[in-house]
Amino acid sequence: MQTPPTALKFLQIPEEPKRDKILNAAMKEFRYGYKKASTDTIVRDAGISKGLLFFYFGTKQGLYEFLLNYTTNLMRSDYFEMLNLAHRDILEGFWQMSLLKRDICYRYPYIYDFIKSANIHKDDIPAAEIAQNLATQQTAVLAELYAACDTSLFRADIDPQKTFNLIYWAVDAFFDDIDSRIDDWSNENYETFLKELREYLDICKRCFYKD
Amino acid sequence: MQTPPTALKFLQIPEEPKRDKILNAAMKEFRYGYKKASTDTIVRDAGISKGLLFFYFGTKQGLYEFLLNYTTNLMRSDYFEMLNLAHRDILEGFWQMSLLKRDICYRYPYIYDFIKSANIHKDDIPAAEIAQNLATQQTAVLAELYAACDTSLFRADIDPQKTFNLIYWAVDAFFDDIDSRIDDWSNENYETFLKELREYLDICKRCFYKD
DNA sequence: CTCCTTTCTGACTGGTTTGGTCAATGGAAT
DNA sequence: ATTCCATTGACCAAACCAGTCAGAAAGGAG
Repeated sequence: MQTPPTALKFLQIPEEPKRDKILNAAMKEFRYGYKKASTDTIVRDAGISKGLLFFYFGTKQGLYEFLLNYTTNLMRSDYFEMLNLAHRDILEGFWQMSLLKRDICYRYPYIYDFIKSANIHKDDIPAAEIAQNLATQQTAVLAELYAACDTSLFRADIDPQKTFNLIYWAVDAFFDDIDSRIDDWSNENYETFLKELREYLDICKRCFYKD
Repeated sequence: MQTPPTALKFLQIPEEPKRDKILNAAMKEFRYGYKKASTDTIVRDAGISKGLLFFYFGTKQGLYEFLLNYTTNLMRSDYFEMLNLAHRDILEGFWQMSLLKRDICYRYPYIYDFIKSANIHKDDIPAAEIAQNLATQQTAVLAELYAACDTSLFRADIDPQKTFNLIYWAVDAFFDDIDSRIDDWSNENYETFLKELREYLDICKRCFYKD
């Protein structure tokens, strides 16, 4: 039997934790580009043998392409959900988005680093088209979110696009901040996350919104 | 003569552009950790021969330690200047800080990536204490900036520390944003940078300040 | 238990890359 | 002409690389 074009064998693994451990090890190692990543490091991190990784994915490139597709699809479905949830009140939209993002980061801690690297190292990586799709998708979603946003809720004396950016940046930076402050998502930390996020969004509402 | 403990030979290079080209090549390659960086890539990027790099720095580790010290000192002196300039009006402080930061990024485009990586890969790198110093320094400066900040200028109904964070994050994210949008610091781009930054800070003033 | 299939291992390979060396070169100054 | 030192790049042994493969488990069927 030939090496399968898709990672069929990998998808047939019954235990989800094992799959995720491999995916996480790969995302972590591919964080800084395709070439610099070592399959030896990945298998050590994932706790599997070298042979098994190649049994699943055939080649290093096969693994990378699978990973790119997997994360792209994950993001795509999440973006859809985000757009569905998006209230015309953008603060509520960002609140929902943050909850979603936390769920993803909890399961795949390196997914955002990985995706970012795919956008940066476009030359270095195979299957650059997939990465390109992902990139255009991301900016498109932001544009759609802004289009769906009821900017008439904003104060009249400030530029709506810039205000939108400020809120988005605040949420994004808060995420990085809490991420660097905690080292696990215990219940206690999750409570803190929710509470502080709510507080920051409240400040935004009080300062950027009318009345 | 033995390999000098400090990079004396390097500091004796008369031409500053040549020195900066080497430093930039090294920062760029060390961006993703010490081990993953290749001296071959650095010399190719810097446009010098392999032998010369080792003539200057002795070892890869010597180069890395020099780089860490160099950037640490650069940041330190800039932080001092920042604290001196810091008006009690924090918006004015961040305005000055941004001008300073632009100057640094213009000269050393990868310096912030490099420093960040030194903080993240604490285990992987030699001379971890230097990186540690830098990290504590950075947070200390932020704390000092906040201490110097006249929070009575802020609206009374919002938490001053969180407001301070929001402004800091806004400036920081705007920097990333403009950095991804432009590919050189032409006069035109510099004008855009100044104009937009002023606009964002104006929004902050209007929304977060009293009256 | 035997037989068969599938999952999984890790020592191994040939080729590449690594940090670091060193004899030779070039050019400036005396 | 001689001295001096910055500069070169071919070269080295050691490490590391992606990928292989013979066979060990593990499981299911009879």
